[in-house]
Amino acid sequence: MTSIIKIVKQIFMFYVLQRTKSNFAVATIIESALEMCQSYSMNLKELAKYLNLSPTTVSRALNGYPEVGAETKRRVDAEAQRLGYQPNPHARRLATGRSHAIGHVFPTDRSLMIDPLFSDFVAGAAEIYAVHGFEVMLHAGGSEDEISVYRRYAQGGAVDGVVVLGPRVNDPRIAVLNKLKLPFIVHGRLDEHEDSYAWLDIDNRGAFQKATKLLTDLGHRRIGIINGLEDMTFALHRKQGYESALRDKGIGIDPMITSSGLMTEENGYRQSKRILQITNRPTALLLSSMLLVSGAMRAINEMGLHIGKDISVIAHDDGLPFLNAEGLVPSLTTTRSSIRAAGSRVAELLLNIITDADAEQPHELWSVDLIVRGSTGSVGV
Amino acid sequence: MTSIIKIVKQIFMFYVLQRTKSNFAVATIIESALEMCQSYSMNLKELAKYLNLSPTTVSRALNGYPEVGAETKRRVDAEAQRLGYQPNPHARRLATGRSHAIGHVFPTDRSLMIDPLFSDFVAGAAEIYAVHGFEVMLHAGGSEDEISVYRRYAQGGAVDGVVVLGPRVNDPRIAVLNKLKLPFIVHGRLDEHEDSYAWLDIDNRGAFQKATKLLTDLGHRRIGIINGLEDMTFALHRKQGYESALRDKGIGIDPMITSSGLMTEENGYRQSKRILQITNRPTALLLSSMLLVSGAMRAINEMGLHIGKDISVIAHDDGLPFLNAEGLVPSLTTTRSSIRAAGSRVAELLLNIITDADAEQPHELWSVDLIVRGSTGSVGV
DNA sequence: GGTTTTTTCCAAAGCGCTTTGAGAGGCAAT
DNA sequence: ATTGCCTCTCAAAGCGCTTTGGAAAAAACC
Repeated sequence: MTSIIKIVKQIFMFYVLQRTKSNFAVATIIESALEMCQSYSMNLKELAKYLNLSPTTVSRALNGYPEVGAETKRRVDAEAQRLGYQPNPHARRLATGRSHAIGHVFPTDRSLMIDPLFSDFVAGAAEIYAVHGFEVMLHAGGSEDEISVYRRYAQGGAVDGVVVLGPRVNDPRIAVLNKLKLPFIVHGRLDEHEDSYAWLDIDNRGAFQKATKLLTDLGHRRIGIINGLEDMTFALHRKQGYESALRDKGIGIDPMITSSGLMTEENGYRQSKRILQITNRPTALLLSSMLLVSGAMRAINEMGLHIGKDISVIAHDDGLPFLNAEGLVPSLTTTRSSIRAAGSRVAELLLNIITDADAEQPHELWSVDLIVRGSTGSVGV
Repeated sequence: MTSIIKIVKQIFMFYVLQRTKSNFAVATIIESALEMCQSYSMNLKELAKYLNLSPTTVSRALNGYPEVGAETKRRVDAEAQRLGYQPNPHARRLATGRSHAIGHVFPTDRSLMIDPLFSDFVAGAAEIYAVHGFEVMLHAGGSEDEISVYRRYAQGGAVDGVVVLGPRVNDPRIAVLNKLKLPFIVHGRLDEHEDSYAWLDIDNRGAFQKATKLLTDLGHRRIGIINGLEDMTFALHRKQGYESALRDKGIGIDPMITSSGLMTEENGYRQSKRILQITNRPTALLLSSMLLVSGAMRAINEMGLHIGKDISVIAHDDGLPFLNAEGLVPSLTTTRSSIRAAGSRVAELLLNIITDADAEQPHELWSVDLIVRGSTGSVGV
């Protein structure tokens, strides 16, 4: 059976390869054959035979090694192009031991909460991977936990590196990955051992400090905060920024007007409603996500308050394309940092780590812009 | 160099393998070595040598072929487990020609709009893949367009199948995939050649027909609609459902109160504002996405209207975890169908197609529940 | 007991690529 | 003429697995 296929393959290739020399009738047949069988893939050996070269030389020519003559290389490249030759990725992976793939693991352990930030982040990353000929391998929870997945990846060389998302306080993943010698980079950062791994983070502390300071400068003294889950380091850092700015002004911290939880529309609504209903209600609100904003605006509208007048609002904006802070009415004052751009940069850094094995571990801390728009006003105007 | 590594490997393996027989001191060393080198992966040959079996037999035992004795299989399984043996995925792929991976392509061509629905869908799918030992390969736009990616996938056997998302009217992808003989399934469906490919779709037409009928039954005669981009088949179908329900009641279609565009918060706001500002404004609004709802509610609130009284609202709810229709106030009447569940089912169907090469092309049309909640009321009450 | 069938295992040949180590040919220097 | 040094090319040996086509041992039949 397989031998029949082989023979057909041979015949077919013969015609295809002779295409330039054949007469019209044959050429027509060939064209339609080519059309029909565009899925056919020739391999290196066949290409080499056609070029009257050894597979070695062809392989080297295509991969740009210097040992092959300029003219030969040109010829090989041209024919490979014309015939649509694509090296078999699996064979290449096996031979080189490199997978040209990056692993991303979905954070499904958080009560089935699929974070819409994730898709934006990974989209940014994936575009970079695509440019460099890398694939992205996704994994979503299930029976295996994240760490076993890493272990499996490391063993089989299924991926050349992984991206760790949403680090938590004392996150166990970092230690494991270091042990596994699997290249990785963290989006976000832990407070401990900052130097022992690569990371890219935005300055969450600074961002919320700036935001809080803006509010205190505008005269606000009661400022509520609706934050992400507190064991996530990003949320912790934001809280620290918030608290330090308050301390700077000698303002005490009131747990009644703080909240941390899932960043959903509904939670935004509930928490802001709760916070705005207490007797001495805050005059300003800090929100950790645009998702929370939709809910908060709902609550605020419902209570008959006016954003920017009765209550000032600042939110962190990850640049999600379906939730535009500027388009809101009034337009929203935000601390803004594109999560998609972060994804791209993380990808670049990881690819660097992978190719320059002994390069330094990169650490990038992005400062976050505070963009003042219409949702913040001085108190009591 | 590599030979040194080899020797070390040999020695190491020797100790590890003898672990059960060794005395305490050695055992301790071994334990720590094991600990340190958890990333070490033995290969089939080594495992076979240790078991005094041939690689053939071990391979067969692990893959559950019948040619191997029950006792032998048990032994092999046990030792493989104990030693943490994992077959090298690339070698396996090369040998079998199957990649055990499914391709998903990100829809980035839509003006950089990363659809948050996508992550929910793929999360559902990925969980199924994980159970069956399949990986998901993601690809996001960039230099290559979607079709070239498919072509590349097909040639190298990089994936065993692909999932096509967001089909458009006259979508060219289907024809290409059929030609490439790359197994695939469409989430959604085209109107043409419905039988020539596998698909799973929700009954968008029926859903919006039901929703519109509910509104007309409640006495509404001017019903606006804010839909997705009209070249997407799902949006087209919804529009058809809407129009057919109106026709049934002899109600004309007014293009002034219909709209189609990106499903973003901002667009929801703008379009609903526009529609609600025309002189003879609708008493009900149909929305194609919960994302549009946030914007629409904003507009409605701003105009001082009350949902469920002045204006009835029905939206399609894909079950996004961060945007809960029931949690809104008033809770929202929706046509509901979990996109995540669809992802899971699509994955199952595709895996079926892949394993049973000559199974029938599955076609599943999911009916959509209309869940009546507080946002719909009879007109003029 | 001899013959056939079944069970259980193995040697060896791939899968399609990369890479090592070496050879052939050309040219300049000795 | 010999040597040395490039430049360009190749044969062959992997990478780690699966799978084909037996073969040996055990079991079943006549």
